[in-house]
Parts: sequence; structure tokens; C-alpha cells
Amino acid sequence: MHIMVDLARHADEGPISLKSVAERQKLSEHYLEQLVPELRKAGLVKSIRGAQGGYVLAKKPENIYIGDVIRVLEGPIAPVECTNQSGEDCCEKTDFCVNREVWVKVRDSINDVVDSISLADLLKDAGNPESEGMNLFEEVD
Amino acid sequence: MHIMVDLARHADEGPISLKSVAERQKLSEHYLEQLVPELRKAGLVKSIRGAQGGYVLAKKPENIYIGDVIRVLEGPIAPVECTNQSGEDCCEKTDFCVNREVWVKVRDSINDVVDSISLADLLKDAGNPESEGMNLFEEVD
DNA sequence: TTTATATCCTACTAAACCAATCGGAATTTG
DNA sequence: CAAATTCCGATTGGTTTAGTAGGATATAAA
Repeated sequence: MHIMVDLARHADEGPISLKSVAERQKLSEHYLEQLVPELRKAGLVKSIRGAQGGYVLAKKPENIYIGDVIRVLEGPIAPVECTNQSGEDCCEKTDFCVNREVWVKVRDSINDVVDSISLADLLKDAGNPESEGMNLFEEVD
Repeated sequence: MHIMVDLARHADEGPISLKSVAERQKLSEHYLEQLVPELRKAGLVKSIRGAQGGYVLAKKPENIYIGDVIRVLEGPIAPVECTNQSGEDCCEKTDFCVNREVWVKVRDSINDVVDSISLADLLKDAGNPESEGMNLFEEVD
């Protein structure tokens, strides 16, 4: 999420190196290197190799939903494993199908939320601290 | 959840031993022994010690919500830790407050779901397999 | 063509969490 | 007293997540 938000925020500056993302987001470059190939394979970012290379969003921030990012990096969003399976495979434990009703509702509700928020929405809500010097959570003193 | 559903289903039979719950739910009695004291401390079940003892629901199934059960056994329901804290403590990572918006919405949506379903709702939806011989997920062949 | 800047790739480590196990003490009924 | 049952503390094994390590490959610019 940090990577994607950072890329969205600097979308007009050409390729963004992981090094600069890591500095701004206070994360290890090596750690980001481990994550970003997944985003690339999933078609969310494009890579430009070599000097002055880096990453750019593959689509406009308006068209990239938080749910896509999460699912790429963490797999299907589900509170329990059996909500990813068809109903028949999951219920050796007698009452689990009763409970499964709950988990399916939870799963759908989570996915509805994350699929309704785009990167553009996030930047809009928060303003752009770096260019405008403001932050939603900044205390006024 | 298995324990609570089982107790709800046998609510009119006096104290229910963990042994019988474990057999019906195909779970280890020892495992349940580890969980149920939390439910007792939280006032969701009452215990009767000694021979012919066991557990009973402390309230009517209509008044016990799934969210209460989950929170007792697993702590606050939150997709990331910082949604349990006030906004100031959580954001050494520059963009985290932007993302926090998402997690707060996810958290609230999950809690809304689990706080809207009672044990009674679950039993009603699923019928009572043991007394009626039916099951939502049973194939017709 | 060399060099610096990047991505790319494959392991490995450390900590936390969850389900489950083990052994035994305390309480109550019959 | 004896059996049934709750109660309690310690431990284990598996999985997941964040993060580290080291080096190979590609490209732009000097």
C-alpha cells in the first residue's frame, strides 16, 4: 500500500525508484524489492530497468482499487479459509456450516469496502502533505 | 463459536459438559477447556462445577451476538493494529494515516456484520440438523 | 566502454500468532 | 470416598508476516 500510494502521489515524475519510495515511507528498500514484483506481475505497476529506472503505475489512480492491491500481495481476502472453497469441502466440524454463513457475510463486506476505494480516493481524502503541507491527522497547536 | 452454537442448540438440557460438546463438534476437549474460561469471565456462559456439571449460556441466544464471542476470544476485531489506537500514535510511516482510513472502514464494516447476527439468528438460518435432520448445505441426490 | 543506478531473483531469519496437546489440581454429586 | 467435571499453567508445532542478505542482470550516462 505504501508503494502504491507513493507511486500515485508522484505519478507525474517519471519512473520512481524503490530507493526514493523507501526513504519517503521509512521502509527498507530490500523489503520493497521483495513485494513489488508481485505488483508488476499482476499488472498494477510497470518497471523500467537500469539507471534512472524505477516504477510507474500501470493504470490511472482512479482505476486502481485497494482491494486489487491487497489481493495481489496477500491472496484472497477471507476471514477463514473455507469461504474460498465450495460449501461441500469445508465442514468436517459439525457446526461449521452454520458459522460459515457469518464468515461469508464478513468476507463480502470487507471486499465491498476495499473494492470501493481507489488510490485516487485515498489521495483526495488526505490531501497531498508533501506539496500542500497539510495532513488530516496533524495536530493544531 | 462451536461451543456457543452447541450450547445454544442444547440450551434446554441443563448443564452441558465440554466432553459432549467436543464429541459433537469433533474438537478436542482439552482445547475447549482452554477457551471456555474466557467466555465465562466475559459473562457469556456460566459454569457448574463437579459431576453432572457443565456450561450453560448466561443469556438468551437472541441476546448473544457473534461479535461479542469473537472479541472475547480473539481481542478487538481490527485489520491492522493501529485502528485500535488513537490517530496520533500510529503513523511513523509517512503514508500510513492515508491507509488508516481504509482500515477503519474495513474494521467498522466487519464489526457491523458480526454485531448484527445473534446465536439465535444462526440457529434459525440453519435449522436444527439434530432434531430436524436437515442441513442448509446438504446435497439432494 | 566503463560505471553507477536500478531492477530482479532466491534464500534465509526472527517474531508473533493460532490450534492443539499434556499433566495435574480443585470442586461437586452420588 | 470415587467419579465427573471444571479449572489452571506450561509447552509444542505449524503458519504467517516483516525484514535481512547477497548477488545477478539490465540500462543510461559519462
